[in-house]
Amino acid sequence: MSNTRHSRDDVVAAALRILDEHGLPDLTMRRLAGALDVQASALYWHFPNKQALLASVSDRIVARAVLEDPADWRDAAAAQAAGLRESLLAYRDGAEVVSSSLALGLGGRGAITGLRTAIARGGFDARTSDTAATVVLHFVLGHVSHEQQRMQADSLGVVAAEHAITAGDLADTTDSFSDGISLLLDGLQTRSRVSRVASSPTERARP
Amino acid sequence: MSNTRHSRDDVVAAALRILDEHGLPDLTMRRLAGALDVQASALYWHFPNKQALLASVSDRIVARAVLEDPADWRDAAAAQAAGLRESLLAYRDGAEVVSSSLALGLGGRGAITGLRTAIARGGFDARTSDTAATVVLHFVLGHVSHEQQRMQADSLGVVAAEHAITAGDLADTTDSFSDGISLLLDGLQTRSRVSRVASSPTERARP
DNA sequence: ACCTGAACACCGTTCAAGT
DNA sequence: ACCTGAACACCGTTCAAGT
Repeated sequence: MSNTRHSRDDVVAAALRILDEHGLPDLTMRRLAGALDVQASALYWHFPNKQALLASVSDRIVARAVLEDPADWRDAAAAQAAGLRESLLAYRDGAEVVSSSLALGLGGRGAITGLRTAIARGGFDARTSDTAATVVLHFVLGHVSHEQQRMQADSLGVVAAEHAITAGDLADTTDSFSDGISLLLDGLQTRSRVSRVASSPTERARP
Repeated sequence: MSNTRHSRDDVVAAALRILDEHGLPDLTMRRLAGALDVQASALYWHFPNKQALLASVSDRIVARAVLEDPADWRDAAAAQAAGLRESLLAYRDGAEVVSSSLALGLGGRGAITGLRTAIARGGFDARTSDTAATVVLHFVLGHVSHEQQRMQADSLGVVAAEHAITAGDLADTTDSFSDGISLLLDGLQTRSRVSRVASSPTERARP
């Protein structure tokens, strides 16, 4: 795509293009190198290995523009979750890439900070906010993974009958995303009374 | 490991052994074939491709003995979640295998049925039970994935300092598993009043 | 600072043919 | 019914060497 030399960012940008246009299985070091008019071995000057490259790709995917911040912490948390979902949906196989980088502890860690901050504004202790943010994150990743898999399957026109059952069972429609988030936030709100009363100077916690 | 001919189940059993002893990256068709004293091409008589094999492996992982069934639906759901976690932890990289098979809509689908059944006993409508079961499933898979990754990282003694941060951020200790599940079930219980009143013949739903 | 060229040690999958 | 043998079209990674 050019004959100049490349930077780390160039490599990540090219990787994102291949990811979005051809999917994760086609994102090989050799193909990526080819898109940059370079030998595959050249990529190892920029990154120690493929996982490190994918971690940078994950970071870029989740490093989205921050959205407006509603007054209500519940709305803010829901907005963060929706924003994360949008980011993952913006690239083909985005959820899978981020999910595995996150599992390896290498990248995409920005995905959780916005969630945790929004939730913490509900006045929970740090431990509760952390747990809740983690639960939301896992749900978003799992949901969008399934969602993207379904998009790809549909675009390939595979096994309509059997897959319809799958979709119904897992209930992964767009609506069910909000439903899942609501469920989670309802759970949080339940303990907001306990936590907040306990930490409030004007009231006393009840046994 | 023998010189007799093999069945589908033999292949799956051998795959589970390799998975548990050497991990998912080492579970290659060639290595699996070697363990069975067979050529790699022989595996394609039993399975159309590797993903189908992994789907069968996933099915076996989640096809655990069913546990005692507590009277309270909430306890039953928690027990199902804990049982699923145990099943995934029983094999190295178990969560990742099941997670990706599930994402591809190919296997491990038994993982969700027990959860859904237990939750449905709370008297929710089918849609709510489905959503809740899906949320729980995604959380369990994400949580155990991270848990297993951490086990492997620890066993390799990698980057203690930086990884300590990761673990703290995601709060993926064993305790945080129960915390996450409680949070989810609290959310469900919140709407149990609405749903159950509405479907009760002796009371009328309020607007 | 960034890349080439060549090699190493692998992959999943297909297919005619064997028993 | 179950498997062999050989091939096809790939992988990620390393490393001396070039500019």
